[in-house]
Amino acid sequence: MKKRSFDYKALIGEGNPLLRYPELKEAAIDEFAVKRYDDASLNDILKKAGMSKGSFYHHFGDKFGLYLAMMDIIAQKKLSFFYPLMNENLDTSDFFGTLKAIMKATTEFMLHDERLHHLSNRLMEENDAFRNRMYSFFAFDYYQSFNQWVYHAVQSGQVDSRYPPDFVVKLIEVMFANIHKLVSSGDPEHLLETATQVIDVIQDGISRKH
Amino acid sequence: MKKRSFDYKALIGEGNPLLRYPELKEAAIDEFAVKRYDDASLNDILKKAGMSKGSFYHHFGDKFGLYLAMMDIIAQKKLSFFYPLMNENLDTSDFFGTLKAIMKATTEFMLHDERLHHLSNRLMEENDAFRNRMYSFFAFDYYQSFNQWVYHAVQSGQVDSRYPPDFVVKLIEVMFANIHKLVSSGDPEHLLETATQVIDVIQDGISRKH
DNA sequence: CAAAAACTAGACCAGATGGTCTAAACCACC
DNA sequence: GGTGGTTTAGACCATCTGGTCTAGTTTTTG
Repeated sequence: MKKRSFDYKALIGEGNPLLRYPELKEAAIDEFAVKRYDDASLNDILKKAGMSKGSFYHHFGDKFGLYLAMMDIIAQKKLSFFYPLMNENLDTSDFFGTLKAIMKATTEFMLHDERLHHLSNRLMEENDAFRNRMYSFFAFDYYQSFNQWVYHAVQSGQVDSRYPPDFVVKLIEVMFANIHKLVSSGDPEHLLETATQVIDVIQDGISRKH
Repeated sequence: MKKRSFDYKALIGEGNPLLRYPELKEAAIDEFAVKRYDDASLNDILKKAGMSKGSFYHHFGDKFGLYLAMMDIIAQKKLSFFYPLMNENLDTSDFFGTLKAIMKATTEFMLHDERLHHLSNRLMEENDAFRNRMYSFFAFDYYQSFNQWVYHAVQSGQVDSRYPPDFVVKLIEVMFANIHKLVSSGDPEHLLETATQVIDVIQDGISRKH
């Protein structure tokens, strides 16, 4: 006999109620970009957005509902930056070239709204249970498909065979998750330049020696 | 007119009261190794250690006092692993060789007690104000002196000149902070092997091309 | 125009947090 | 044995958390 349950699926896609409450959306992004899920204060978000508890819980069910609705919007945004790349269906023939293109898309996404980049990274830091619960609402896990692409590219022989594919995948994962720590200034030009250098280092570091 | 203030300095060094409460020490390490400062529950720590609030606040002043006393003990422990290395006063003539030695010491420290490694990393994730407050109690900031060593080594010309020293410092910083993400199994042998590979990748990636 | 449904406001709740405070217990010294 | 400082126990406090609930308002529908 479970308590009256809320339909989270109504939150994602077209009817996402967060689209109708732009102030709540901004307040949520501001808060979740700076604090982890548990640390973020729902009360603060509502206060900043000027929304009452009654209407909030009516539309979003609970704190997780808000996070879900917000992530849905962000995923759409992020996808728009990566869509051009996906057309090529992630080319595996030129590993490092494609990697640079992905890095470029990442930095452009980051520059468009830095909060969103922090948000994506913050999700990676949440525990597995939370992440899995999150992913279960979205059709595809871009994160995992990226990892699979790296895995296949590594196996195609463009990388020194002494490095296990899993290792390379994690190495790249760590690098991408931390580019914001590798750039000092907020200068856009410099950001892309540094990001490219990171790929150069990886390439010289792991490509097959001849 | 400040409130009666507590002397935090009495917590570090010889008279560290945490040395007299081993159960509290273990409970604190367990908690702070798993949760960030704000997330950690002082009540839980005291419950696990079987200590009353009265005596706790008498000896440690507040939550920060406990953290400080704990970090003092851990810093000592960590130093004991790096002491042999420091004798050479961080050799700059063989950059990558020394880097490997440091990595070896790091992994050994990690294997000695994984909680302590997590603790060190977790401190890096705290905000600047907190970290600075922390460091202000210790004579030397090993973290910063390591960075300076890297900086000098890079300037000595063993690294490709297209990479700015600051970039290399941060790159190595990120790698060291994330080695635990790069190893999959808990196998000690494998840990050191992977750690060495990380250095190999860095070396091939950034060393001066001939 | 009225009934029904959707929505909103905010008082309230239980549970947790770090921290305070008083009173008792302990212990060394004369 | 008494005295005075140190240490301990734990009830208590203000404040915060996400979440509930009722009563009222607004909007839609017949």
